[in-house]
Amino acid sequence: MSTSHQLRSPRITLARAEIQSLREKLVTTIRDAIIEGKIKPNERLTEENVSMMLGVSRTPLREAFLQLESEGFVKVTPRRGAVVAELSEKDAEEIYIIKSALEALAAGLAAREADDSAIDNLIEANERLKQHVTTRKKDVRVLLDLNARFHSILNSICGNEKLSQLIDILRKQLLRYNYIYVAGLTHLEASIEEHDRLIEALKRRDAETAETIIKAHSDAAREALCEFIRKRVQEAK
Amino acid sequence: MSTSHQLRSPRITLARAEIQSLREKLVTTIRDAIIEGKIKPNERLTEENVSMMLGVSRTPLREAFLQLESEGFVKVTPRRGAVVAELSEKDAEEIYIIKSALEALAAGLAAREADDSAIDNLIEANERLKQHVTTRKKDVRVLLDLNARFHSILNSICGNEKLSQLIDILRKQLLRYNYIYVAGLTHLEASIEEHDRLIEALKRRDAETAETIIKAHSDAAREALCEFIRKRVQEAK
DNA sequence: ACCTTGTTTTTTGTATACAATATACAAAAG
DNA sequence: CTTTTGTATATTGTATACAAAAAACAAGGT
Repeated sequence: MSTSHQLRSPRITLARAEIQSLREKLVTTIRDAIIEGKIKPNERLTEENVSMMLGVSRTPLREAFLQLESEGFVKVTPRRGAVVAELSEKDAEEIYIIKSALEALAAGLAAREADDSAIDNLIEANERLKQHVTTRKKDVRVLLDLNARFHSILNSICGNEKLSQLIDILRKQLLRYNYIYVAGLTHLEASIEEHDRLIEALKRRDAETAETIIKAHSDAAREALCEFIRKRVQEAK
Repeated sequence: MSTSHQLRSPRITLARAEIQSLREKLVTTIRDAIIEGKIKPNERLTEENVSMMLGVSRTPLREAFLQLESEGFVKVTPRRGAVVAELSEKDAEEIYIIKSALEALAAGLAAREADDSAIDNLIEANERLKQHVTTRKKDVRVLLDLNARFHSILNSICGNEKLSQLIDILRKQLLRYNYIYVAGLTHLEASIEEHDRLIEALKRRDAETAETIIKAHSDAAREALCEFIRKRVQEAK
């Protein structure tokens, strides 16, 4: 294992962004389908079915399944294949608890790291959210996407790349619940003001307040969602 | 995508634990090799080389690489393949910061959840650590493994499965640094007492103290490691 | 020397084929 | 009628083959 060759980098490190392997495309396609509820929890994803349906072979699809498993969207059992991960109150709560702690951490760090341009980006992102809410607040997908962007920018400010990536995935996982629990969107609209307060805290470099706001933000959303799930489970009986 | 068949579960859910796919075996093999430093950072892992060396085909190996990427041990670039993830001070610090927050969270929850049997397990794990240190403290691997076990038990007590899994992976990533920074082992020996104090806090259901101890534990380790890395980098000049 | 450019070689991406295993179904026994 | 057990079918696991792309190399121009 010691025949190590240093990988010589090319002269210019050109943007390789647009190059996407089939696996990566499959991941986004399937992930979106799961998030938006087009494929249901516990639905079985047989390799042949899905590969036929998407017009690809099984090899890249299997790899996509593995990545989706690591992101928490499917569950792959050896020799049994992939099923869409279920949506339980327990899972939602577990994820929220982790997210809450990590976002508070990131917000605290962000308060120390944020410069003017970073704050401008945040303000702009929140303005776009406001605009979309006031004009025609129909499109759920856009609303959730703009909100995701705001938080993605916020988390990237902290400077800890691994931390912000981790939070991004947790938020993606929770998006699935948002698509069911549409009532949470009114809650989302209210949170635009909280975003403003957060931005103010960052400007003042007030880490503690930033942490508190984000934590309350997240915990309130968790409460509302779990309450909703409990109700729905009870109604189902 | 709606031809959903519910996967009927067999009458008895027998232990499927010993069944391991080739991919899973490869993951553990390669992960261990990376952790123990047998394969060096930035070393390129060409599919043909490694597959020949391990006597498998490329297909399961590619899948193993993908999983290892999600665990942070290799970096896979499209059309360029897999390289062993590098060991930088920045990465170490980023991981430690996340770990510290999550372990504190887990310890706090554990203080609320821990019952007698859980605490007994912890005591036993720490006793085994003590024993190994006093008798013949040569084997680094065993020492690190016993320590990992203690923390794994601790984290599982919190009841949040996703949280404890996440911490386990972060700890595995940091193991790589432990293999380089062997001096940290004396620090590890000292920490056995801290484990005792932590166990006492759990017994008293004192969440706050438990969090504080774990946080200090983790932060001290981070400081020591980063200090070490900085020195080594400077020496290299 | 350095930077092109064209060619060869290596390496990854995807598709397919075959083997191993699990599931589903049906017949036989209790 | 229920349970068991054998057999057929469906599905995943692994290996291989071919296509596409990248890296390495070499020759020619500046």
